[in-house]
Amino acid sequence: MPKDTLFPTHRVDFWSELDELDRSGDLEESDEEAEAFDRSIQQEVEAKRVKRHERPERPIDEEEAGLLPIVDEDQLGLTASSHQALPSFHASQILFHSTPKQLRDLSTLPSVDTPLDDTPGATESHQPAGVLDTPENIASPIDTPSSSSRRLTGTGEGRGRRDDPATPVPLGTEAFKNLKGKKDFQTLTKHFELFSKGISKDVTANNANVKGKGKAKAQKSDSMLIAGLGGRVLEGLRFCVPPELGQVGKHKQRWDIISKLGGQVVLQPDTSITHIIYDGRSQIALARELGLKSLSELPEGTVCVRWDWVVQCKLAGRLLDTSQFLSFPKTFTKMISAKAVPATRRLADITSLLSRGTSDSDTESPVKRPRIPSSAIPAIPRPDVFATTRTKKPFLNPWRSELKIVPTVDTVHALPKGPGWKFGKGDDRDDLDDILSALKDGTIYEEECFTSARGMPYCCYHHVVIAHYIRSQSANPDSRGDRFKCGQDHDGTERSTNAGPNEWLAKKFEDLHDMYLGVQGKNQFAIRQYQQGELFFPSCCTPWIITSGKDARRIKGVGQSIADRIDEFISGEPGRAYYEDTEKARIVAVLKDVYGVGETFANELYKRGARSIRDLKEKDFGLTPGQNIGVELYEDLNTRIPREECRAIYELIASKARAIDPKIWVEIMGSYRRGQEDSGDVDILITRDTDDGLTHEGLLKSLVIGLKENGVITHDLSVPSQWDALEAKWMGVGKVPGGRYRRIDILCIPFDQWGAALIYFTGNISDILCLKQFNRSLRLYARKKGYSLNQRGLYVGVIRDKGGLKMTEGEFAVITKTEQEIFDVLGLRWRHPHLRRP
DNA sequence: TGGCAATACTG
DNA sequence: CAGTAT
DNA sequence: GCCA
Repeated sequence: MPKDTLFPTHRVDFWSELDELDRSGDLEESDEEAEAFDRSIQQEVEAKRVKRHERPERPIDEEEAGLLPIVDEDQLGLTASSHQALPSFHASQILFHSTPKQLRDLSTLPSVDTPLDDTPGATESHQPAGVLDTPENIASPIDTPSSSSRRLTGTGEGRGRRDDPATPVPLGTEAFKNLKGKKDFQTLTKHFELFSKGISKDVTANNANVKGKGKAKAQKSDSMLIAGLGGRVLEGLRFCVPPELGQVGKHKQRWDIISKLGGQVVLQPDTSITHIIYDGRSQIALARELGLKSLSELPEGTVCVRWDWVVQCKLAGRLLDTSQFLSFPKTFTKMISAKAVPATRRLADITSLLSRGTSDSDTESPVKRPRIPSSAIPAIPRPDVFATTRTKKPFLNPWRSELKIVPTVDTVHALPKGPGWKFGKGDDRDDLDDILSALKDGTIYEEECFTSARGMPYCCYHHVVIAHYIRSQSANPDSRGDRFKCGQDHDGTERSTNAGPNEWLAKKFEDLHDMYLGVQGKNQFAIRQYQQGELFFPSCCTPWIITSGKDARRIKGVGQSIADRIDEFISGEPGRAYYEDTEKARIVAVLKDVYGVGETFANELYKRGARSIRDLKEKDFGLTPGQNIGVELYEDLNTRIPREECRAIYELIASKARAIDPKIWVEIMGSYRRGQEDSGDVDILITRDTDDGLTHEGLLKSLVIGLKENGVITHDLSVPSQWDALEAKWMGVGKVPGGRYRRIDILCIPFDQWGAALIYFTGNISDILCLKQFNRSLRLYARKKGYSLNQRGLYVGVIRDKGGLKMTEGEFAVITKTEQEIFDVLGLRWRHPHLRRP
């Protein structure tokens, strides 16, 4: 029986990854529960229709179970008369504060426990499901000599003899003998010999180069110029870069980088190597490649790391903990013998050499680790975004095959609910599903998928969705905060690490994007392209490790320019990104964050001498009323809104609206409806069932007035041209009593456009960083099929002229009371809002 | 080389 | 209309 | 800036 399900049951396809999340969250809904929940939703929809005072918005089952403290309107001060009762109101105190666990069972997305701020030693016993590891559990001998010995019981690899680098004994000679006959290998070794001879002069040249260039902008604290520095971080380490036939170019580049960083490079493993660069996954394959029976023949303490560890050390300018870059993270315990750790002579040498003057104050490890002191590096001050060992948040290794997606939201506000929620049928299948399953079973490849991303919008969307899940699971609840350029708050040190192999690139492009927002004359599409860059590099989109710009051009959307930037980042040669990163650009970008200040005016302000938000507050720049509000409330408005607070604001508005007209429908949209843990603003949608011949005309005005009276709404930013139109938009600022000022939008929607509006405003458009992916995709897709979709509805027969201007409005294709109707007409499966994220 | 979503409010 | 917003 |  094809019953309606809350969650469309997906077929075995990419969505199964999301389903996996469902299962792993140990909060799986049983059928009965699902039905019960469906019933409650239905009842709730019904409840919306009944008279006032019935508190129709509350899902029935929550009340029945007695899980929720009932929010009494009077208690909350929702009525105009009693708002003095509010001073100490805090959303979190009233909403669900005490019963998160049970409530989560009602959530539409499964949840995991909130990451615990454990002490390192305690993490093992109770890691949240789906968390593979925490940095604390991983160690490498080089980085953490004795902390690792606490729990790592060495078995297997890396137990061989270690010699001084001066007297290495080759290992695994067999395999290399076999390779010798091959032409590729000969080429490789020839290049290697040439390379070895050229090392010494390169190094000195590079060093001089680095110092000269670093100096010029060092004090500017921009993170653009860090690339390519790194000094001699790999000094004293010996790297085996196993030959991969046909990869001469790649190898040359790697040899070069390693040796410029002071490391030694060898092709064949020997008894002195400290690291093996290996991007593959199989220990057995690696051992075979090296001509070893087992990796345990390697000298003790040898670490197998992926190439990106080197890249990031270079970028960071210091030796990073290898834990997140191990080639075999799942089996790391076997790779490292606790006993192997005691320093060999070489390590001891490094330690004593390098620990001179180091206080190691910036590490949380209880054990002092031998690390390059910052003084040893021609250091350039920079945000410590690569300090991967700092975070105690659960660490996940998402690009591995054992990918587990952890839900991002402790959704306490059960969604979906309310009118307009129609549930997809589990058996539906749409174009996107086809693409995804084809991807899954290998019929098409990822590259193709990217290639057709424009034409097959969902495909692109899919990647973005997965990306988001992965991004935010390792992120903590306030992860969105780091996406703000909010002056002082933004020092970058508390960023959670996304352990994707190319995450550093995403970070670079995020930064580049931020900066380009302040570059005058930069085409907005160009800027967006860089923003795209952020999305390309999370591991789910790009499961391989990007080693060059050319490599990255495989990705649809990465062209010459982006590729050049990547090369720039990798090589460290100051290029365009470096030279365009001016003080002006950064300042203009900040000025642009003020509400009502855009590119043009921000540049004008700069020209007139404004350099900071404070300047705007103190001097008179002839700001408009709206801009003044933006300046005045700059800090608040640029702070993310926690989910509970969104809900609290919604409740305040909704009850006021219902007080005016009990038949009113009020929904909260935007990122909240998509299930995000925080939002940039609060989007409220309002309509009214017209079955009794009445409409919500005129409601908005009294609503806003009423909310102003009880202090919920504090400022207007833009008001509807016609307050009493069926379609009217109010934009402004409000707050919960005692809370921060928040951007609030209230929109009135004609009843028969409710569905389209739900889609339109659920799409991530209100999310400040979003790419409008869902909306855009859906619209493009609709257009391809000859439809046109806007927030009012789905049209057919829209003809466009060359300029894309609509020649005819077309006509309504569907009455769009529900989202489902639009998805139906388009032949698409309804998607849960939580899956519509950027 | 054109198009990149589409529309509303401010001043 | 340009600029800014969603 | 990227793509068709």
